[in-house]
Amino acid sequence: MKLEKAADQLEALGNPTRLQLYRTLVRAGEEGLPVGRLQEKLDIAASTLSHHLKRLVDTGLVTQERQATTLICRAHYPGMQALIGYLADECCADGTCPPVAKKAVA
Amino acid sequence: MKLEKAADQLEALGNPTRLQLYRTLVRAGEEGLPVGRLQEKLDIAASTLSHHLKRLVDTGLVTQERQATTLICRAHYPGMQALIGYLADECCADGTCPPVAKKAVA
DNA sequence: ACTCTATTTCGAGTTTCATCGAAATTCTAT
DNA sequence: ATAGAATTTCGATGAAACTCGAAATAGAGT
Repeated sequence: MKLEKAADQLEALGNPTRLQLYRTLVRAGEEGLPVGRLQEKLDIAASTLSHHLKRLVDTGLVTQERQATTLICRAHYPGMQALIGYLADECCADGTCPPVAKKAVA
Repeated sequence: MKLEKAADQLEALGNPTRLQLYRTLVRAGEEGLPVGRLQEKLDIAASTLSHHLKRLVDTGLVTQERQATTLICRAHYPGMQALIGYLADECCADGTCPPVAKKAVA
């Protein structure tokens, strides 16, 4: 059920707070950002942030790594690439998809 | 607030039923599919389908056109393209994005 | 062991979503 | 007008999401 996974990822990104969160991590680049820093930036309750973060991690869009007491978060690009790949592939997106090679093309 | 719109579209696609619905429309290509046909294919209550369809239309991912008594639905590619564009642009996706041209690049 | 900081889990409250069946609507054709 | 088909609106219901604050946990350093 690949559709299910794609839907999960889309839903994960389909929340303004989480999308902003993800975007922030993307902009942070390679080094990522600790949860605490994210909390300051987004200005939401720590528990709320933890909840959203878990969701992004569970869907494979974000990874975390412990460094002493802080938890570093990073955008997981392969996850996003897979998603975009699915959209472009299964659900089109590049304009040339409508009449895919199926039958009666012209 | 472009982020808001992107989140709306992502959320719209982030439901398995709606994603399947959208995919079905993409595969139907140019000519689209009437609501009734979609209902048969997806096997859900007409009212439920109408609800999901409205959501896709509202977010600009699907268009509708009346033809006599039937309502033809079509995937609206520009909507999806804008979404993918946003993801690739604002939220990266192509691998080269982490250290975007911003400041202190190297 | 004790303390501090960082993060998560728990419990709860409010809001939103998905789904359905029945009734209402719209449009065509007789 | 009447009848018939296609689609939407109207409630209603159960499930899930978002949010928060308080308490629990984990790890580092003294």
